[in-house]
Amino acid sequence: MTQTLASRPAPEPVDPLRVWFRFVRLQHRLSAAVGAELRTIGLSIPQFDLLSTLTEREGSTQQELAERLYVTKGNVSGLVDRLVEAGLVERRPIPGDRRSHALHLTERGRSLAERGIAAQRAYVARTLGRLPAGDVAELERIVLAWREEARSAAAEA
Amino acid sequence: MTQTLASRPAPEPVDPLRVWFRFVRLQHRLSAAVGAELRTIGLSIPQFDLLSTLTEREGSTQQELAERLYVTKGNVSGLVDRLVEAGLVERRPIPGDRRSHALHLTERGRSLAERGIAAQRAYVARTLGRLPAGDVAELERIVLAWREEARSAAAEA
DNA sequence: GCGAGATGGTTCTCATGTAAACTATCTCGA
DNA sequence: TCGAGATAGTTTACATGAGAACCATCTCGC
Repeated sequence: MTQTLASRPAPEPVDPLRVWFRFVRLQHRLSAAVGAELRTIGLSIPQFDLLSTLTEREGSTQQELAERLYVTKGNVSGLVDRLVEAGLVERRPIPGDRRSHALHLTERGRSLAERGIAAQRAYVARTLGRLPAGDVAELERIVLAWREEARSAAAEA
Repeated sequence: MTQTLASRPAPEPVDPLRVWFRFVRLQHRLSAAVGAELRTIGLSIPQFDLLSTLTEREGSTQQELAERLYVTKGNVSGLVDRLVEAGLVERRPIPGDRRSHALHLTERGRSLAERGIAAQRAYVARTLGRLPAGDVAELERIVLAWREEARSAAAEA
Protein backbone atom coordinates (compact mmCIF):
# COMPACT_ATOMS: atom_id res chain seq x y z
CA MET A 1 0.00 0.00 0.00
CA THR A 2 1.73 3.12 -1.20
CA GLN A 3 -1.43 5.22 -1.15
CA THR A 4 -0.74 8.19 1.07
CA LEU A 5 -3.62 10.49 0.23
CA ALA A 6 -6.57 9.70 2.46
CA SER A 7 -8.81 12.27 0.90
CA ARG A 8 -10.74 10.23 -1.64
CA PRO A 9 -13.60 7.92 -0.68
CA ALA A 10 -12.08 4.58 0.25
CA PRO A 11 -13.04 1.94 -2.29
CA GLU A 12 -14.73 -0.96 -0.58
CA PRO A 13 -11.98 -3.56 -0.13
CA VAL A 14 -12.80 -6.90 -1.71
CA ASP A 15 -12.42 -9.79 0.70
CA PRO A 16 -12.34 -13.09 -1.19
CA LEU A 17 -13.68 -14.90 1.86
CA ARG A 18 -16.73 -12.67 1.95
CA VAL A 19 -17.31 -13.30 -1.74
CA TRP A 20 -16.96 -17.02 -1.09
CA PHE A 21 -19.69 -16.83 1.58
CA ARG A 22 -21.99 -14.95 -0.75
CA PHE A 23 -21.31 -17.45 -3.48
CA VAL A 24 -22.13 -20.42 -1.25
CA ARG A 25 -25.27 -18.85 0.18
CA LEU A 26 -26.54 -17.92 -3.26
CA GLN A 27 -26.05 -21.45 -4.50
CA HIS A 28 -27.90 -22.74 -1.44
CA ARG A 29 -30.79 -20.38 -2.05
CA LEU A 30 -31.04 -21.10 -5.76
CA SER A 31 -30.94 -24.85 -5.22
CA ALA A 32 -33.70 -24.58 -2.67
CA ALA A 33 -35.80 -22.62 -5.15
CA VAL A 34 -35.21 -25.08 -7.97
CA GLY A 35 -35.87 -27.94 -5.55
CA ALA A 36 -39.22 -26.39 -4.65
CA GLU A 37 -40.18 -26.19 -8.32
CA LEU A 38 -39.20 -29.80 -8.86
CA ARG A 39 -41.08 -30.94 -5.80
CA THR A 40 -44.30 -29.76 -7.39
CA ILE A 41 -43.83 -32.45 -10.02
CA GLY A 42 -42.78 -35.03 -7.47
CA LEU A 43 -39.00 -35.09 -7.96
CA SER A 44 -36.10 -34.34 -5.67
CA ILE A 45 -33.02 -32.61 -7.03
CA PRO A 46 -30.85 -35.76 -7.08
CA GLN A 47 -33.61 -37.74 -8.74
CA PHE A 48 -34.07 -35.04 -11.32
CA ASP A 49 -30.34 -34.80 -11.94
CA LEU A 50 -30.19 -38.50 -12.60
CA LEU A 51 -33.23 -38.51 -14.89
CA SER A 52 -32.11 -35.48 -16.86
CA THR A 53 -28.66 -36.98 -17.32
CA LEU A 54 -30.31 -40.11 -18.63
CA THR A 55 -32.27 -38.16 -21.23
CA GLU A 56 -28.94 -37.27 -22.81
CA ARG A 57 -27.17 -40.54 -22.10
CA GLU A 58 -29.80 -43.22 -22.38
CA GLY A 59 -28.37 -46.60 -21.53
CA SER A 60 -25.66 -45.38 -19.15
CA THR A 61 -24.45 -47.71 -16.43
CA GLN A 62 -24.65 -46.74 -12.79
CA GLN A 63 -20.91 -46.26 -12.66
CA GLU A 64 -21.05 -43.79 -15.54
CA LEU A 65 -23.83 -41.88 -13.87
CA ALA A 66 -21.92 -41.75 -10.61
CA GLU A 67 -18.96 -40.13 -12.38
CA ARG A 68 -21.17 -37.75 -14.28
CA LEU A 69 -23.07 -36.69 -11.18
CA TYR A 70 -20.01 -36.57 -8.91
CA VAL A 71 -21.43 -38.95 -6.36
CA THR A 72 -20.43 -42.43 -5.24
CA LYS A 73 -21.68 -45.51 -7.00
CA GLY A 74 -23.19 -46.65 -3.71
CA ASN A 75 -25.32 -43.55 -3.71
CA VAL A 76 -26.47 -44.13 -7.29
CA SER A 77 -27.41 -47.67 -6.33
CA GLY A 78 -30.04 -46.55 -3.85
CA LEU A 79 -31.18 -43.65 -6.01
CA VAL A 80 -31.84 -46.00 -8.93
CA ASP A 81 -33.63 -48.44 -6.62
CA ARG A 82 -36.10 -45.72 -5.70
CA LEU A 83 -36.54 -44.55 -9.27
CA VAL A 84 -37.18 -48.11 -10.44
CA GLU A 85 -39.63 -48.51 -7.58
CA ALA A 86 -41.38 -45.34 -8.74
CA GLY A 87 -41.58 -46.66 -12.29
CA LEU A 88 -39.38 -43.96 -13.81
CA VAL A 89 -36.32 -46.00 -14.72
CA GLU A 90 -35.55 -49.55 -15.87
CA ARG A 91 -32.42 -51.65 -15.44
CA ARG A 92 -31.80 -53.64 -18.61
CA PRO A 93 -29.22 -56.39 -18.95
CA ILE A 94 -26.21 -55.69 -21.14
CA PRO A 95 -25.36 -58.62 -23.40
CA GLY A 96 -21.80 -59.71 -22.74
CA ASP A 97 -21.42 -58.11 -19.31
CA ARG A 98 -23.38 -59.57 -16.47
CA ARG A 99 -21.98 -57.13 -13.94
CA SER A 100 -23.61 -53.97 -15.17
CA HIS A 101 -27.01 -52.79 -16.35
CA ALA A 102 -28.06 -50.24 -18.92
CA LEU A 103 -30.39 -47.70 -17.38
CA HIS A 104 -33.36 -46.54 -19.44
CA LEU A 105 -36.12 -44.07 -18.80
CA THR A 106 -39.67 -45.31 -18.86
CA GLU A 107 -42.32 -43.29 -20.65
CA ARG A 108 -43.24 -41.62 -17.38
CA GLY A 109 -39.62 -41.09 -16.47
CA ARG A 110 -38.92 -39.29 -19.71
CA SER A 111 -42.00 -37.17 -19.39
CA LEU A 112 -41.15 -36.13 -15.84
CA ALA A 113 -37.54 -35.42 -16.76
CA GLU A 114 -38.67 -33.14 -19.54
CA ARG A 115 -41.04 -31.27 -17.30
CA GLY A 116 -38.24 -30.88 -14.79
CA ILE A 117 -35.83 -29.60 -17.39
CA ALA A 118 -38.40 -27.04 -18.50
CA ALA A 119 -38.99 -25.94 -14.91
CA GLN A 120 -35.28 -25.60 -14.25
CA ARG A 121 -34.68 -23.72 -17.47
CA ALA A 122 -37.56 -21.39 -16.68
CA TYR A 123 -36.26 -20.66 -13.20
CA VAL A 124 -32.77 -19.89 -14.44
CA ALA A 125 -34.17 -17.75 -17.24
CA ARG A 126 -36.16 -15.59 -14.85
CA THR A 127 -33.25 -15.04 -12.43
CA LEU A 128 -29.82 -15.30 -14.04
CA GLY A 129 -31.39 -14.75 -17.44
CA ARG A 130 -32.57 -11.30 -16.41
CA LEU A 131 -29.07 -10.00 -15.85
CA PRO A 132 -27.40 -8.22 -18.76
CA ALA A 133 -25.93 -10.74 -21.17
CA GLY A 134 -22.52 -9.22 -20.52
CA ASP A 135 -22.79 -10.04 -16.84
CA VAL A 136 -23.73 -13.63 -17.56
CA ALA A 137 -20.76 -14.00 -19.89
CA GLU A 138 -18.53 -12.36 -17.30
CA LEU A 139 -19.79 -14.70 -14.61
CA GLU A 140 -19.02 -17.68 -16.77
CA ARG A 141 -15.54 -16.40 -17.47
CA ILE A 142 -14.79 -15.83 -13.77
CA VAL A 143 -16.27 -19.18 -12.75
CA LEU A 144 -14.02 -20.91 -15.27
CA ALA A 145 -11.00 -18.98 -14.06
CA TRP A 146 -11.80 -19.87 -10.47
CA ARG A 147 -12.15 -23.50 -11.46
CA GLU A 148 -8.69 -23.40 -12.99
CA GLU A 149 -7.23 -22.01 -9.80
CA ALA A 150 -8.96 -24.76 -7.86
CA ARG A 151 -7.43 -27.32 -10.18
CA SER A 152 -3.98 -25.86 -9.74
CA ALA A 153 -4.40 -25.81 -5.98
CA ALA A 154 -5.49 -29.44 -6.02
CA ALA A 155 -2.52 -30.37 -8.21
CA GLU A 156 -0.06 -28.64 -5.88
CA ALA A 157 -1.30 -30.54 -2.87
CA MET B 1 -31.70 -9.86 -33.97
CA THR B 2 -31.17 -7.22 -36.60
CA GLN B 3 -27.65 -8.36 -37.37
CA THR B 4 -27.48 -9.02 -41.07
CA LEU B 5 -23.74 -9.31 -41.66
CA ALA B 6 -22.67 -12.92 -41.18
CA SER B 7 -19.05 -12.26 -41.96
CA ARG B 8 -17.51 -11.83 -38.55
CA PRO B 9 -16.69 -14.74 -36.22
CA ALA B 10 -19.83 -15.62 -34.33
CA PRO B 11 -19.47 -14.70 -30.64
CA GLU B 12 -20.08 -17.71 -28.42
CA PRO B 13 -23.71 -17.37 -27.34
CA VAL B 14 -24.17 -17.26 -23.57
CA ASP B 15 -26.67 -19.81 -22.31
CA PRO B 16 -27.69 -18.97 -18.74
CA LEU B 17 -28.50 -22.64 -18.11
CA ARG B 18 -24.98 -23.67 -19.02
CA VAL B 19 -23.59 -21.00 -16.71
CA TRP B 20 -25.88 -22.29 -13.98
CA PHE B 21 -24.48 -25.79 -14.38
CA ARG B 22 -20.92 -24.50 -14.21
CA PHE B 23 -21.79 -22.48 -11.15
CA VAL B 24 -23.30 -25.47 -9.36
CA ARG B 25 -20.46 -27.79 -10.26
CA LEU B 26 -17.85 -25.31 -9.15
CA GLN B 27 -19.55 -24.89 -5.81
CA HIS B 28 -19.66 -28.66 -5.44
CA ARG B 29 -15.97 -28.97 -6.22
CA LEU B 30 -14.92 -26.13 -3.93
CA SER B 31 -16.99 -27.46 -1.05
CA ALA B 32 -15.43 -30.87 -1.47
CA ALA B 33 -11.98 -29.31 -1.35
CA VAL B 34 -12.73 -27.23 1.74
CA GLY B 35 -14.36 -30.30 3.30
CA ALA B 36 -11.18 -32.29 2.71
CA GLU B 37 -9.12 -29.59 4.46
CA LEU B 38 -11.49 -29.55 7.40
CA ARG B 39 -11.50 -33.31 7.65
CA THR B 40 -7.79 -33.22 8.42
CA ILE B 41 -8.64 -31.46 11.67
CA GLY B 42 -11.59 -33.72 12.35
CA LEU B 43 -14.52 -31.52 11.37
CA SER B 44 -17.25 -31.88 8.76
CA ILE B 45 -18.48 -28.81 6.90
CA PRO B 46 -21.75 -28.52 8.84
CA GLN B 47 -19.94 -28.96 12.13
CA PHE B 48 -17.44 -26.31 11.15
CA ASP B 49 -20.17 -23.95 10.00
CA LEU B 50 -21.89 -24.27 13.32
CA LEU B 51 -18.70 -23.79 15.34
CA SER B 52 -17.51 -20.83 13.30
CA THR B 53 -20.91 -19.18 13.62
CA LEU B 54 -20.67 -19.66 17.36
CA THR B 55 -17.30 -17.91 17.53
CA GLU B 56 -19.10 -14.78 16.37
CA ARG B 57 -22.34 -15.34 18.21
CA GLU B 58 -21.42 -17.04 21.45
CA GLY B 59 -24.52 -17.92 23.43
CA SER B 60 -26.87 -18.32 20.47
CA THR B 61 -29.85 -20.61 20.83
CA GLN B 62 -30.37 -23.54 18.48
CA GLN B 63 -33.22 -21.73 16.82
CA GLU B 64 -30.99 -18.75 16.07
CA LEU B 65 -28.32 -21.00 14.62
CA ALA B 66 -30.86 -22.80 12.47
CA GLU B 67 -31.93 -19.49 10.93
CA ARG B 68 -28.37 -18.32 10.49
CA LEU B 69 -27.29 -21.58 8.85
CA TYR B 70 -30.46 -21.99 6.77
CA VAL B 71 -31.26 -25.44 8.09
CA THR B 72 -34.09 -26.77 10.20
CA LYS B 73 -34.03 -26.70 13.97
CA GLY B 74 -34.38 -30.47 13.98
CA ASN B 75 -31.16 -30.69 12.06
CA VAL B 76 -29.35 -28.38 14.48
CA SER B 77 -30.61 -30.53 17.33
CA GLY B 78 -28.70 -33.59 16.16
CA LEU B 79 -25.68 -31.58 15.08
CA VAL B 80 -25.36 -30.03 18.52
CA ASP B 81 -25.82 -33.44 20.13
CA ARG B 82 -22.77 -34.72 18.27
CA LEU B 83 -20.72 -31.61 19.02
CA VAL B 84 -21.57 -31.84 22.70
CA GLU B 85 -20.68 -35.52 22.59
CA ALA B 86 -17.33 -34.58 21.02
CA GLY B 87 -16.71 -32.03 23.76
CA LEU B 88 -16.69 -29.02 21.45
CA VAL B 89 -19.89 -27.29 22.55
CA GLU B 90 -21.89 -26.86 25.76
CA ARG B 91 -25.59 -26.26 26.30
CA ARG B 92 -26.06 -23.81 29.16
CA PRO B 93 -29.39 -23.00 30.75
CA ILE B 94 -30.82 -19.53 30.15
CA PRO B 95 -32.23 -18.01 33.33
CA GLY B 96 -35.87 -17.15 32.77
CA ASP B 97 -36.48 -19.45 29.81
CA ARG B 98 -36.44 -23.13 30.42
CA ARG B 99 -37.22 -23.97 26.81
CA SER B 100 -33.97 -22.88 25.23
CA HIS B 101 -30.27 -23.19 25.88
CA ALA B 102 -27.36 -20.89 25.20
CA LEU B 103 -24.69 -22.65 23.19
CA HIS B 104 -21.08 -22.03 24.09
CA LEU B 105 -17.82 -23.29 22.66
CA THR B 106 -15.53 -25.25 24.91
CA GLU B 107 -11.82 -24.49 24.87
CA ARG B 108 -11.28 -27.26 22.33
CA GLY B 109 -14.26 -26.17 20.30
CA ARG B 110 -12.92 -22.65 19.98
CA SER B 111 -9.48 -23.86 19.09
CA LEU B 112 -10.79 -26.18 16.38
CA ALA B 113 -13.08 -23.50 14.99
CA GLU B 114 -10.15 -21.12 14.69
CA ARG B 115 -8.04 -23.68 12.92
CA GLY B 116 -10.92 -24.37 10.56
CA ILE B 117 -11.42 -20.70 9.83
CA ALA B 118 -7.72 -20.38 9.02
CA ALA B 119 -7.85 -23.42 6.72
CA GLN B 120 -10.91 -22.11 4.93
CA ARG B 121 -9.43 -18.65 4.54
CA ALA B 122 -6.21 -20.14 3.21
CA TYR B 123 -8.03 -22.26 0.66
CA VAL B 124 -10.08 -19.37 -0.61
CA ALA B 125 -6.98 -17.17 -0.73
CA ARG B 126 -5.11 -19.61 -2.92
CA THR B 127 -7.98 -20.11 -5.38
CA LEU B 128 -10.36 -17.16 -5.63
CA GLY B 129 -7.72 -14.93 -4.09
CA ARG B 130 -5.41 -15.55 -7.03
CA LEU B 131 -7.80 -14.01 -9.51
CA PRO B 132 -7.35 -10.33 -10.33
CA ALA B 133 -8.99 -8.18 -7.66
CA GLY B 134 -11.21 -6.74 -10.34
CA ASP B 135 -12.59 -10.16 -11.14
CA VAL B 136 -13.34 -10.87 -7.51
CA ALA B 137 -15.16 -7.57 -7.18
CA GLU B 138 -17.01 -8.26 -10.41
CA LEU B 139 -18.01 -11.69 -9.18
CA GLU B 140 -19.39 -10.24 -5.99
CA ARG B 141 -21.34 -7.65 -7.91
CA ILE B 142 -22.88 -10.26 -10.21
CA VAL B 143 -23.66 -12.64 -7.37
CA LEU B 144 -25.48 -9.85 -5.55
CA ALA B 145 -27.41 -8.94 -8.69
CA TRP B 146 -28.38 -12.57 -9.22
CA ARG B 147 -29.52 -12.78 -5.62
CA GLU B 148 -31.76 -9.78 -6.17
CA GLU B 149 -33.33 -11.43 -9.20
CA ALA B 150 -33.88 -14.57 -7.16
CA ARG B 151 -35.60 -12.49 -4.48
CA SER B 152 -37.83 -10.83 -7.05
CA ALA B 153 -38.72 -14.18 -8.57
CA ALA B 154 -39.58 -15.56 -5.13
CA ALA B 155 -41.71 -12.52 -4.37
CA GLU B 156 -43.64 -12.84 -7.61
CA ALA B 157 -44.55 -16.44 -6.89
C1' DG C 1 -6.48 -70.90 -20.28
C1' DC C 2 -5.54 -69.33 -15.69
C1' DG C 3 -5.03 -66.45 -12.03
C1' DA C 4 -4.23 -61.58 -10.35
C1' DG C 5 -6.07 -57.37 -10.47
C1' DA C 6 -9.66 -54.28 -12.36
C1' DT C 7 -14.45 -53.15 -12.61
C1' DG C 8 -19.64 -52.83 -11.58
C1' DG C 9 -22.96 -53.20 -7.99
C1' DT C 10 -24.70 -53.88 -3.43
C1' DT C 11 -24.64 -53.28 1.33
C1' DC C 12 -23.22 -51.44 5.86
C1' DT C 13 -22.56 -47.54 8.98
C1' DC C 14 -22.82 -43.00 9.83
C1' DA C 15 -23.63 -37.77 9.09
C1' DT C 16 -26.68 -34.54 7.28
C1' DG C 17 -30.88 -32.72 5.36
C1' DT C 18 -36.28 -32.06 5.23
C1' DA C 19 -40.90 -32.42 7.02
C1' DA C 20 -44.02 -33.20 10.44
C1' DA C 21 -45.65 -34.62 14.91
C1' DC C 22 -44.99 -34.07 19.69
C1' DT C 23 -43.64 -31.98 24.40
C1' DA C 24 -42.53 -28.30 27.34
C1' DT C 25 -42.66 -23.69 28.23
C1' DC C 26 -43.86 -18.81 27.55
C1' DT C 27 -46.76 -14.76 26.36
C1' DC C 28 -50.59 -12.09 26.04
C1' DG C 29 -55.29 -10.67 25.84
C1' DA C 30 -59.88 -10.99 27.76
C1' DT D 1 -55.55 -15.60 36.10
C1' DC D 2 -56.44 -18.59 32.58
C1' DG D 3 -56.20 -20.52 28.34
C1' DA D 4 -55.10 -20.05 23.26
C1' DG D 5 -51.49 -19.59 20.40
C1' DA D 6 -46.48 -18.84 19.85
C1' DT D 7 -41.91 -20.57 20.50
C1' DA D 8 -37.77 -23.90 21.54
C1' DG D 9 -36.35 -28.39 21.22
C1' DT D 10 -36.75 -33.33 20.42
C1' DT D 11 -38.00 -37.16 17.89
C1' DT D 12 -39.38 -40.01 13.98
C1' DA D 13 -39.41 -41.28 9.13
C1' DC D 14 -37.19 -40.92 5.14
C1' DA D 15 -33.85 -39.29 1.23
C1' DT D 16 -29.24 -38.38 0.20
C1' DG D 17 -24.32 -38.20 0.76
C1' DA D 18 -19.48 -40.46 1.79
C1' DG D 19 -16.58 -44.33 2.65
C1' DA D 20 -15.40 -48.95 3.10
C1' DA D 21 -16.18 -53.85 2.90
C1' DC D 22 -17.88 -57.30 0.07
C1' DC D 23 -19.38 -60.24 -4.29
C1' DA D 24 -19.62 -61.28 -8.92
C1' DT D 25 -17.71 -60.82 -13.16
C1' DC D 26 -14.37 -59.45 -16.57
C1' DT D 27 -9.67 -58.62 -18.64
C1' DC D 28 -5.19 -59.34 -19.60
C1' DG D 29 -0.51 -60.93 -19.34
C1' DC D 30 1.89 -64.91 -19.01
